[in-house]
Amino acid sequence: MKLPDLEIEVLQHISTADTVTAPEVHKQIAAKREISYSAVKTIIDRLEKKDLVYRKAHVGRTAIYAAKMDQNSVQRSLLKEFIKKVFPQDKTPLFNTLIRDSSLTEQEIEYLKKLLEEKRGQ
Amino acid sequence: MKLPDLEIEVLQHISTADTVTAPEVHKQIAAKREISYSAVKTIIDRLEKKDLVYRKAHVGRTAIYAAKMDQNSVQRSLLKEFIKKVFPQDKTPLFNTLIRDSSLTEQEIEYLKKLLEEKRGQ
DNA sequence: ACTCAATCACTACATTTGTAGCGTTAAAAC
DNA sequence: GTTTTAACGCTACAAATGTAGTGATTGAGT
Repeated sequence: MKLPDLEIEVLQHISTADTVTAPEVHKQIAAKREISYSAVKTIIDRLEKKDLVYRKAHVGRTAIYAAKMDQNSVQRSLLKEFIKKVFPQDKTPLFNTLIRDSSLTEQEIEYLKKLLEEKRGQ
Repeated sequence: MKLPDLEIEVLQHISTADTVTAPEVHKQIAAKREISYSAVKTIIDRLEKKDLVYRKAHVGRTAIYAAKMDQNSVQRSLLKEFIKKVFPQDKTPLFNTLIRDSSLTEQEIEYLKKLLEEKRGQ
């Protein structure tokens, strides 16, 4: 899957909260940077047209949106695409950079090691 | 850093080979999908304008291009941007997906564990 | 030196993406 | 019931991106 930046951002807001309205999404994004309501609404409309978002319910005439795919599936799909694009052959530098550059907690490190252990079994 | 897909693809070809000409890049890409020479050349021109690529030398009047940044830096930069976008808060699902979905060799797994060990020290 | 083919530089244009205006309308407030 | 206001749907448009044409030019082959 491929999505433009803004659509990703808006989709995050929708799939994170279980119920959101367009004005709410706008408020959230506008809290960080200058953006008009209609800009945000347009993105939501496009996500709806792409069938990634739907109108779950209504409060008055205001729609409550929800994501169709769960966040994790979207992330996974975007990640796959990204890797194919940026690390087409050798994936080692990917992990390398990731582990070196990320600030990981003790628990996260343990968790990852466990994942690797499991992986080794297969 | 942010780069459009095609620029990423072309840049890969340039930074992978140590010396390439525009016609060569075109041939490489055209081997996989239908694309005109001028399309590829335009992308190279844009990369040049963005100062990611330069003319290292000439063979006759054909330019030999080279990347200004090494591949790893570019990858790292794109990766950082991508993570900020797609995994803004919790990075666990990132590693999770990565480890689960990637086919890793025994050696790679060992290597990663070692990296994690080092990381724990800090 | 002359012709030819390859490559160049430049321009152009369709599509996608980011961004916003606006008139309409339905709730909410009075 | 009338006014106000918030959200809607729709349209529009600039910028970025993908894609290609074309005429000029220069090095290569003869």
